[in-house]
Amino acid sequence: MPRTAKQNKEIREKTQQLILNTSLRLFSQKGFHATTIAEIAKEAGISKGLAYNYYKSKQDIAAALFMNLDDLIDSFRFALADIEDYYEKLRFTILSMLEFVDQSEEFWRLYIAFILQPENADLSKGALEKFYTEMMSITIEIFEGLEVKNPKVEARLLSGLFDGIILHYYIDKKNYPLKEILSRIIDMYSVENIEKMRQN
Amino acid sequence: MPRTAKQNKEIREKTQQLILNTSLRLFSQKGFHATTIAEIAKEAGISKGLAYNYYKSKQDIAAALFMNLDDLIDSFRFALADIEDYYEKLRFTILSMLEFVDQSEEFWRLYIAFILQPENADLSKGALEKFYTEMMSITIEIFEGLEVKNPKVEARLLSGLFDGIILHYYIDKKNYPLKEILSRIIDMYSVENIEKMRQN
Amino acid sequence: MPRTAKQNKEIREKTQQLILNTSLRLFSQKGFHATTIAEIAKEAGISKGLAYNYYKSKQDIAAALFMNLDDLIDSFRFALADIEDYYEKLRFTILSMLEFVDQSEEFWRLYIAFILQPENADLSKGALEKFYTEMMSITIEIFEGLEVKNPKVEARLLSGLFDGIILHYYIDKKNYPLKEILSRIIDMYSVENIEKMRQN
Amino acid sequence: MPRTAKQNKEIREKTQQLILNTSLRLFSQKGFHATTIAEIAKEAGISKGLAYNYYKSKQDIAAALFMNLDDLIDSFRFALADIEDYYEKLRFTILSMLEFVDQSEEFWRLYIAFILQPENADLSKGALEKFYTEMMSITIEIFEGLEVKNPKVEARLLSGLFDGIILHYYIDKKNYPLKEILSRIIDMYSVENIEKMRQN
DNA sequence: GATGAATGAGTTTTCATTCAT
DNA sequence: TATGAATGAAAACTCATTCAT
Repeated sequence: MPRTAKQNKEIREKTQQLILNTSLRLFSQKGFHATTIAEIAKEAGISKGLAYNYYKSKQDIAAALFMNLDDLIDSFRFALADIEDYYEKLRFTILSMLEFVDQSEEFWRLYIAFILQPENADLSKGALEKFYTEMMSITIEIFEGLEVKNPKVEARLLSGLFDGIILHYYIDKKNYPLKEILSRIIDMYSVENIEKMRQN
Repeated sequence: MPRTAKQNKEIREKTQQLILNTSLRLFSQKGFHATTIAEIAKEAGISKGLAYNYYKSKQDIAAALFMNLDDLIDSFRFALADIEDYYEKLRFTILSMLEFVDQSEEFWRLYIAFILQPENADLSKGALEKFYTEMMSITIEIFEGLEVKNPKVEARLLSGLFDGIILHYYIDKKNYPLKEILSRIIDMYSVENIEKMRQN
Repeated sequence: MPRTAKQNKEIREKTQQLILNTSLRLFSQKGFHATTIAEIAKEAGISKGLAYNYYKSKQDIAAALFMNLDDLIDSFRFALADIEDYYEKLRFTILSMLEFVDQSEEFWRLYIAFILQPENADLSKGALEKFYTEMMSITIEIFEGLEVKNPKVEARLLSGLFDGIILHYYIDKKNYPLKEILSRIIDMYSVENIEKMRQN
Repeated sequence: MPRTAKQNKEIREKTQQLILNTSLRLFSQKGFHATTIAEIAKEAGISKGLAYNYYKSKQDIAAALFMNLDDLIDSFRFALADIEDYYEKLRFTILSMLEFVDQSEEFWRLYIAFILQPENADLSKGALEKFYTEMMSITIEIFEGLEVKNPKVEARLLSGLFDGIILHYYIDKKNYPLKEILSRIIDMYSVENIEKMRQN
């Protein structure tokens, strides 16, 4: 008697997730090209063949990793919509970024490594570029809502600052004064300082 | 007529530089593993064999690319030593970074891509880590000279901010408001603001 | 309620036939090696596992396809035995070939493709060679009955002509003047022309 | 000192030919898909890698095998142009075919096997179809020159007959009465018989 | 110093076949 | 009987590196 469709679906989803998780970890540690399917399979405890049963190529795995960035954006937008005050929106954005970093180091490493090398664009099928643009436009909207003088500049600055901090944190985690840095950032976006951004 | 020793040396140096430049460009565009020796040779207009005449492996080329980071640090330190005022030192540091970015996009891209992936450490033989540490300690010294409350935090913040800005600039060069961002940064490190960093 | 033995038998036969038909089509379109079990199963609307339930290997399917060639020969022989006149026997043979061609394009394509490549012999387990030999000896007998000068030569000529015509017909069906060609062939084996084959 | 360009060219051409010859033999014996690059390399006495140095894929080798069919047609056309009498042209055509068969068994086997399976068309990039069409139009022209009643039918008949004979000859070389068959064919295209083709 | 043909180890990918359900 | 997830062996293909010239 064959497995039921539901059983199969569960198996498939579990194995798929296993492959994605393992791949993400290895890709982010060693890079896409330096990671072999054999390694992924071995680490995931499956056969090479099975990996191809789920993803038709190594590229495909990479693409799948970036596939749910859209969902991430959507749910973030959704959560923001619930907040009325723009100061709160900004605060929520900063905290979300922090949370993301904390939980998604591997993903973030891979994201930066990919986005830095133009020829990877076709590997991710433009998903990263789209994510970047979306995040930027959300941040710009917030600064517009805060009526600062130059929303685009402020948005670029905040997100640049953010990625830079994360980058350095990951480079030298052990010695990084993350806590102090974060309170410093939060201070940079205090009501008082935002007031300044409104003036010339 | 055989070449003189001097001629040979010149040829060697020229070819070596050609290989390094070409490799840097390709590595930064496609990544180390995605770049083949065949491509480097073709782009450089030389034979594969010749590349091996100069560098004993592909790794070796990568290592060579990071080799003169030491010189960079030295000359930077040297230049800083000539400046007495710490405000000026900071200003000079920021401007140097700007200049570096402008002239060394490829290098910087490669630097970040490498430093992000721990397993690349043996490719660069620790040169990147050393560079990072040195740069950090120079910056800390400056903030110490400025007698700010928390030199380490300020140093991390500045360099993080800096790399973040560059990162985003490279990601989206066409639309990036670099000029505005830079004056914003310079303002962040105005005398007045540094004064604030002194107080808690 | 379990199925009765009879129901099971019917299912088995139907499924078996489905697999054979699908395989024949795909093998003849793409070749044996280029056709995968997965494709056959998909096209037949069954699972891969089920295919193995009926045939123990891909080879086995190919062998099964050629299995009933023996029956074909037998029934052809049987039909011929009913005809007394050798002119009629020849006529019947030609018409049978025509009919076969019309109905069995896929089979014929596969037959030729297989018989052309010696190393396929073990795939068909010699069935094709046997079929060829049998058909030839039947044709020789007819020409012997017609008392032509050189029955073997005439038999080879007729069957060669026949396969050649079919081959070209299949290569370029749209433009092939099949009707005219056939009447030309039938004319080649007119009583008058057979008379000539009797003379030196 | 590097090899001269001429030396390299010679080496390349020699190796290329070696690969093509070996591939042709194996493809024709076992079929395209059943032949592995490893086998080709081993038979040719070279490494797998070298084969890829010359042809970028297995498909590419197949395509190369059919590449010079155009030349074959051209030179055949050229030779025919030198002959004035249409009876002679026909005679020359028949003899050329015979010669071709004698010298190009492997090629012919491959040709038929490929042309029989529609999905191979992209492997040969249409070269076979073109060859077939060209040969047919040449033959039609000759029968037109001979002013027979139905040149297209006669051309199809001759070429079909021809390929059929070859096919059967290759199927059963040992026992095939090739000589007798050939004189029978030449007789079929005697002046007297061609005269008949002119009448209705 | 310079070349590019040649190698072979390693990587991606395919697919017949098995097997738990 | 029927399914399709899983395997593993073998195939296609890549590329750093060597070496004869």
